[in-house]
Amino acid sequence: MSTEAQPRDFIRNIIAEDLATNKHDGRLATRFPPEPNGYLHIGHAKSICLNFGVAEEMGGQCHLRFDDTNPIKEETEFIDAIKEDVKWLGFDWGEHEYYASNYFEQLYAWAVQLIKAGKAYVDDLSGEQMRELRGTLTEPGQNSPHRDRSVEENLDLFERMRNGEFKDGEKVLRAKIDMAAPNMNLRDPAMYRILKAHHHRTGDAWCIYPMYDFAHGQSDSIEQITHSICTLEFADHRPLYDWFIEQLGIFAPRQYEFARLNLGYTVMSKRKLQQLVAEKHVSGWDDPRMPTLVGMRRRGFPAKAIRTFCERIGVGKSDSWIDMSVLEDCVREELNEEAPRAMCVLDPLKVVITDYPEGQEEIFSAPIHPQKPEMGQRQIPFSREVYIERDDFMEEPPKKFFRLGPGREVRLRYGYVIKCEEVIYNDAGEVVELRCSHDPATLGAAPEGRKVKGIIHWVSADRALPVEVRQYDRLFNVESPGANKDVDFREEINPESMKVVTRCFGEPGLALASAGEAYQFERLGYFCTDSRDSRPDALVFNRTVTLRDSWAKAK
RNA sequence: UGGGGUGUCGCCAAGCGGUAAGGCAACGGACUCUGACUCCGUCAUGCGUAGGUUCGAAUCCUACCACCCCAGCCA
Repeated sequence: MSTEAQPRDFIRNIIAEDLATNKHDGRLATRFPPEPNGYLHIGHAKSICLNFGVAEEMGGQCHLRFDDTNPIKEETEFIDAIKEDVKWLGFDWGEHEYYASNYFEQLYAWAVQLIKAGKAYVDDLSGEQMRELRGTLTEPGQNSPHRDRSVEENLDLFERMRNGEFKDGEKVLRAKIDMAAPNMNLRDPAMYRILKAHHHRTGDAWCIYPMYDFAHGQSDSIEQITHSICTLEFADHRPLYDWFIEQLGIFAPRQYEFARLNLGYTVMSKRKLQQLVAEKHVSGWDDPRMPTLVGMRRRGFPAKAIRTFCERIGVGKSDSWIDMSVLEDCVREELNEEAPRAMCVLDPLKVVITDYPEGQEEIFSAPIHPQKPEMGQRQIPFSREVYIERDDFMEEPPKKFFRLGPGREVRLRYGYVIKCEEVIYNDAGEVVELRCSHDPATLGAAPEGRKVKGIIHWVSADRALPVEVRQYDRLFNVESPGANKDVDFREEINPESMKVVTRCFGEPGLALASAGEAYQFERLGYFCTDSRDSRPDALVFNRTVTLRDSWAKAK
């Protein structure tokens, strides 16, 4: 066996090869280039883990660069949120925080250089006229009537564009490439447009802004990025970036494209996410049902789980749909390891232990984590009246059900084995209370002469801590929302994606739960206090993910 | 019918001419004071299809088929 780390995907293979052949003097630089016009989602996490991960593993550096070339859509709020999310994921860009807007002056100079070389021209066509002359996928386009303006005129016009002499949309700077190119991106693409808008960083210094296509490749070049990693849809743009770089005679990064992440039963498009927020289908970008990193964080997904997920799904070029179960497994794996255990009854059913003295209380000691004794013990009070989960009792239990039923025995976790002696009904015939006996010899010991397989969670009635629990489920009812062209994706929202349960009872120790802290509610799932709405005197827990439940499957 | 890209188990994904890794899911079983965790099994004579080259092909060649992306003064 080789002791070398094995590359895990085609991009790492390429980089390892480049490093081995000393391609850039052994230098490696990547970058994560978000546009600050929204919050980061799990799809971005894939890119972040790739770019930062590769740099970390292979001795390179990774830049955080904001591609802020469109002042109309971008805001400082998003910049701060993006930085926080990247940090939360566990990555550090160090000194390498950049903005495409920092390069505006250089980009302008390069545009002038291209004009002087006869490779760019100012066009007067409207957007609509440009579209008409662009041709179609199968027919070539036609040259703009302004394509052959003199260098002097173009220089003059472009300067006047910068000086604000024209209105928005009146003129545009275009690259002079080939209107008949089979690649649409090469049909004289726009380089600069007039936008009399306030930019979040450059203020009102500019009224012309470079297009992404004229800024992105050169920004990578300026930063000496060796490997420009982006998603598949930009493969068609690569020839354009290469063209600019070649005309300009500047450092040439190599671009590699990978398939973006698709996750089942959610949406990843920024437009759709924005819509969900704007139309209040969710409570905000950080709604725990959102696939945003802020949402997942609030939901209780550990950053480590998201990184594991990104590793597990791999990096390839084929369009892929990842099953939510992969993410959930990563979350469970991490939380199982870290989360302290506690008992909490979501749908309480009162149980009276008739042969246990009134007013008496015992304190049971239970491990905080059964597999990790070093995490210590917790104290759980027990008394004559307890609450159990309504689901853990059945009047007519099937054979395979080994919880409570009339005349049946079950163990109260970390407590006694109890036996259901009597069922109390209300006038409507609903079960409202159970009368049970207990076996005093079963505390920490197996019952004699019989087996009790069922173990249920419970909470002592007079010490029960009332809490609110929010049970989250998938946001959409269909695996690929919006895929059906005849149905608006908003109609595919799962109306039961959030169930709020207000009268749950937790064990008393839960009162100490701090903001965002994760617990395993035994037999139920992983929960964490809601970072927005939970207060020490009114705890609110979000269900992060349920435990696996083979009983539910068996039913 | 232009250009770019992709097709290996239900979902991802290794593989780079020497006889199909791994994960998730699923299904059995063991263990268990969480029907959890853990553990142990099972799960592609087959790699989009059809030909060809070769002692040997998922890997090379040819043709075909399917799906995704591109006609913003968005990124």
